[in-house]
Amino acid sequence: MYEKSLMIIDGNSIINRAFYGIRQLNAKDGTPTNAVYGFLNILFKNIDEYRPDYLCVAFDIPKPTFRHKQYDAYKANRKPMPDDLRPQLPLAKEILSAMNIPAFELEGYEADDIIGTVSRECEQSGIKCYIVTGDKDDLQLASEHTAVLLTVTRMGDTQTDVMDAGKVKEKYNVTPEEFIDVKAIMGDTSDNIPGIKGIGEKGAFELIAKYKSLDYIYDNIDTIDVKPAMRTKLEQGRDVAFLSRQLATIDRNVPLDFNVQMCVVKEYDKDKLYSIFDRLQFKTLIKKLDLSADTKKANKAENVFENMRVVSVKDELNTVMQACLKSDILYYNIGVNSSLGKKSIKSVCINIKDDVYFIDTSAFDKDILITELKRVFESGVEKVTIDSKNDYILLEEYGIKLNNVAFDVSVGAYITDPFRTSYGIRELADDFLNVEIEEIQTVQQTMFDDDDTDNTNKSDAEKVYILKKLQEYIQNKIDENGQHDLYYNIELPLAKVLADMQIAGMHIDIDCLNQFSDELTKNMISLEQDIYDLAGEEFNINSPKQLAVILFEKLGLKSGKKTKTGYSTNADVLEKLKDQHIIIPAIMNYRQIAKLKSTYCDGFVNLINKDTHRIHSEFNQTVTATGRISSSEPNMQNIPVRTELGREIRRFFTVQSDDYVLVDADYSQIELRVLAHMANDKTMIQAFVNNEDIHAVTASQVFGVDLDKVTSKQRSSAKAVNFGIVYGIGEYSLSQDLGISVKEAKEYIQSYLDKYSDVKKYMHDIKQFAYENGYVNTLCNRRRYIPELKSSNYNVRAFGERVALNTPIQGTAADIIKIAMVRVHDRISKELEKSRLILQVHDELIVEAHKSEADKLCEIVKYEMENAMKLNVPLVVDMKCASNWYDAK
DNA sequence: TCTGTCACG
DNA sequence: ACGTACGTGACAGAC
Repeated sequence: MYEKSLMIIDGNSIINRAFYGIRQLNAKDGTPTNAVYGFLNILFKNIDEYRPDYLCVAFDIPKPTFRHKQYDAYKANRKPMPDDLRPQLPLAKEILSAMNIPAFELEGYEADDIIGTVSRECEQSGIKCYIVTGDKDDLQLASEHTAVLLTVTRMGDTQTDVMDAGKVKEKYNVTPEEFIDVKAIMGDTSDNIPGIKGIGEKGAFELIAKYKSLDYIYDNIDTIDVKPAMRTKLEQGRDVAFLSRQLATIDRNVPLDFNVQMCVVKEYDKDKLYSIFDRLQFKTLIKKLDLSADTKKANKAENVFENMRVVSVKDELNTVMQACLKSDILYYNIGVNSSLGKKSIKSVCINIKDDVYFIDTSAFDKDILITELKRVFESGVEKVTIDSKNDYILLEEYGIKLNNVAFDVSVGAYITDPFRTSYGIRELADDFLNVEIEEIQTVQQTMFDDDDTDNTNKSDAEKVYILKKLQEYIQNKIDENGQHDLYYNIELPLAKVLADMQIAGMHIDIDCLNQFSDELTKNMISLEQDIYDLAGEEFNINSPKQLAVILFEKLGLKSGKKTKTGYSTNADVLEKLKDQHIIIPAIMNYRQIAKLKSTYCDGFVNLINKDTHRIHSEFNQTVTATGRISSSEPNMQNIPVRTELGREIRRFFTVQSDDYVLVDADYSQIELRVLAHMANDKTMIQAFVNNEDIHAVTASQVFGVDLDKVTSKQRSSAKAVNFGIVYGIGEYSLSQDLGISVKEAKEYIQSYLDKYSDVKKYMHDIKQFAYENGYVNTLCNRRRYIPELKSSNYNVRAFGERVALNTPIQGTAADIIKIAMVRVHDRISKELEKSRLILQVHDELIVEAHKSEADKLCEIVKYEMENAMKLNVPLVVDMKCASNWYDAK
């Protein structure tokens, strides 16, 4: 027979968990929302999983309860609620009301007592009861009919342990009722329940597991088999124990106006819920619950669509293009068809002075279309778009050069806030302008299915209309932030540079790569066999889980670090174990080879253009929080170099013919130079001006020895300290890195900061700036907001501080190389014909140069990189030329 | 889809 | 008391 079920949530407990478990989140008006957000996620997860028939939430009332009357000090040492949490409780209640979920609270009682009473009612009515809480106190309520869904946070991850009476007994070796007596003995510091002095968790569980109850223990206090010291503690603690038991017992008969019918699960009030979620910017929840966007309809650009002209005949196209050429500025959006990875232009939508034209490319002869589009795109008319890099590449395939992009909305949004998840037009419109652009279903197109054309046109019209609004909004922000130069002199021209790099790609020697892959395979097979023999069985070496079983269970090696899900088997752990068993070096070896083969051989081969033997990595301009560029499909910025075997891969990155060379130019110590400049540290500047080995100088400073007496060990320690400073150093991590004690690490850092005293001051000042302003800037006014600094969680805040230290340094280095890229690209296009910038790896530029131009090119690259920005220290660039990347580096 | 691992600056 | 350096992207396994 179907058993009905009721779920009751411990509101305060879950909200608390969420508050401490989830990073800072704020609504637009600054209201903190992380606890509410986490609460709702846990709520929905449990509803989805258990589908209860009845549902309610219990809350504490912030007033004294009957327990305070019994014991003055009850919860006396409870810290006050953090300011960021307080406003979230009424918010949660407001949301529950919109969801038609009853919230119970009762003066003089705690949420636990309400839960106890409700669960008793359930048991008496034959209803299964689920208690959702993060508080182990409720385990005393577990029974055959009542399960406690205990929300626990493990390594920042929330999980649910389902605890019924059997599970409680299994895990703690006491029954739920006995749990109360355990707590009576051990007490509870968070509630300030005293417990018996001198007996802790372990002792309390042992006593109750053995004697079952407080009553039995004291009834037989003279005869039970415990050590004399224990008996004394028990005797002295008798009154306290019974008081504690009273405090720890949940009252299951509170005068609550309750019946299960009040809790029948009802429909949500979707309109109300939508307006709350919209206010709090809970976008994923809006989507999850499929809430309608009625309120945003008012903001929609309906009339734009009504006035849109669909262009489908030749004469009209010509007229529109004429109008474009006469306009000062136009906003456009290119619709893209994508089949088999090949992109083509599906439509072009243009907005001139709020007149919107939709050009359906399928209506035109290709040559005519290209000629017309070429006239406009190649003209000097200013153009506004979103993601210009894409447009450059797409148009190039049609032989069209895109000229005079006056504004790129994605890139603009990125420099005002580089930490957004999306820079797509829909998300920007939603967040910046509160405008919803209708979602287009991309349905399978069939011959009979053309009814999505209307929608597409409509959304295109909206996009070009919104483009203008977005540009105005973002332009304002850029001006406010003082980012005009950053935007117009660096980022906007950089989009074109990146497009050209993508188009150029890099030549790969595909045959040699495949040959190398085969060698690795052979190597792997033999290692695989060795490992199986040593392990005594076959298993999947690539599975950390299976590997952990072999190493730590079967072979009995001592396990070190743990991860969320089990024992760690990463390189650090293996390094420590490598002398313990000869299987370890074999595994380390296997890991390295497997990585090389899967990521850098086989992974690359699929991405190589079979005709040109070139690989066209994507360079992303709006991804990183610090202003760096990222690379993907494939990532060309993490090609192996640190190990000899891995480095071999670089031999296959070549030039297209003997007429070319690769020129590799990299900045020497750019981040430390930036630090020296920004901190204006005399000692460090001096070292760079004298062109000294900075790590050796640091070693001589930190260890107080003459520069020429520095040992290589001291130098490498100093190098680690230098890196640490750039990352926002912690003594623990430095000690791990160097394999020294935390105390020693601390001394190194102390000594460093004493010697480089301006760096110390800089670190202090930048943190203060960040706390006061909520963001940090690079030298070029690139900005990163650091909401973590407002967190009440120490770890989150500490992270924020490290970000405040690191971002200006990493970001300024990014600014510098970006400036160099724009200038190098510009000069190459003006002064040379056959050489192309093809790669950037954060502090390194790679150019494919025609041999006839190589000398001139090297001069250009060196000059523009070293003079990209004027600092208090020289910028130094090392250059090398060769026919492949291995030799050029 | 998430997790662990590992490649780079 | 608590957890441990900044920034990325790709792959294989597990769910």
